[in-house]
Amino acid sequence: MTTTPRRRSESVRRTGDEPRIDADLRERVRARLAHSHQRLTNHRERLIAVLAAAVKPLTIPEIGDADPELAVSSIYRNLTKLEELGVVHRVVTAGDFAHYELAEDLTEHHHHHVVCSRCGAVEDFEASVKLEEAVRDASRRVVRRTGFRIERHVIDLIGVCTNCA
Amino acid sequence: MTTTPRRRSESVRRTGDEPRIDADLRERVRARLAHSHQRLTNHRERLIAVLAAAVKPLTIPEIGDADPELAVSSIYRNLTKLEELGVVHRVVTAGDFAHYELAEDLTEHHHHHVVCSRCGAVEDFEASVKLEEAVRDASRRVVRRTGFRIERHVIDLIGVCTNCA
DNA sequence: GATGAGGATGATAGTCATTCTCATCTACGC
DNA sequence: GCGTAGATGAGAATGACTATCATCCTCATC
Repeated sequence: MTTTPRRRSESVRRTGDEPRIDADLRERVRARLAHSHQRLTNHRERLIAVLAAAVKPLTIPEIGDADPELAVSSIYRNLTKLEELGVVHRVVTAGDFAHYELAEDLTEHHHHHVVCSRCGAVEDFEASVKLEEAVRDASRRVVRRTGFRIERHVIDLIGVCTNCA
Repeated sequence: MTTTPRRRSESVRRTGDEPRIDADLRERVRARLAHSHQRLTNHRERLIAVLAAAVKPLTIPEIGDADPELAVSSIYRNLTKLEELGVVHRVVTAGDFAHYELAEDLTEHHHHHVVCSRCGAVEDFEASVKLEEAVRDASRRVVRRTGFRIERHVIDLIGVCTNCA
């Protein structure tokens, strides 16, 4: 049980790779965290920055690759906390890893997913107005019948991506 | 590491709890298995019977409870094989366990899921014609744009069930 | 600009659903 | 009956994820 002394990420001040996220997004995330007495720490901001820069939901390894300063255990801990607060969403696929993306009410970009059933890869797509209306109707019916409190919906198109085909 | 000698499920002949599945369903499953040179064994038939009797997707522990003769390792192995052959579908939720159900083209009962984001519980619901049409349209668009070969779609309504609320 | 306190971090160990291993069993053809 | 190929099941192994805990950081108060 010899715990090797922790090696801190060098305490060099580098202003260059500070998280770069939209000021408006940052304030909205900060407000949501503050509402539960949580801080928007440097690491959480970096995490958000990585997700905001991505065009599709990312796995934990992908997040770690995108910003190697972020420790895996902290990524997991912060993603869990951020999901509880509705800042990010976990996207479950058939693959080995869960995927994470920013919550839609922060990005203001409502969309759905195309999932590869072989490798679990995920892409985004936007639904038609007709589709969204039909889902809303279905939600209302289900609420009446089951008593579930419906909060959101997921529409996934499952198939095989060009890589796996 | 003392490996206790395996206790076989008693070899009593009991015709009473043989798997009881619809003959038509059995033949269709058998045909699908035979197509890949797989047998419809007694245990596989029991597994199908449990899923066919359920009104919602089941977890592995639930399947084991429903028919305690089925060993956990065999349930996993057979579900994996049956999923490859398109006989069952794995339903991924936020909960700890994967849920399994018979493939829709065997039950001829196309439906979708209401999922509890707290406990992962799953219920079924049927979509409207309008909803199905809209999804088909979306699939066609996505195929053109991404090159994915779309095989099926998933529509989940995510919320909180009455137990967890 | 020190100090203290509570939260955040990160290396590591632990958990547990799922998969693998392999000895045994079963079905089926000869 | 005998052989063989596939199926079974108990337990071990795997690995994504979570918990732990010593240390660090932030920030309000001196």
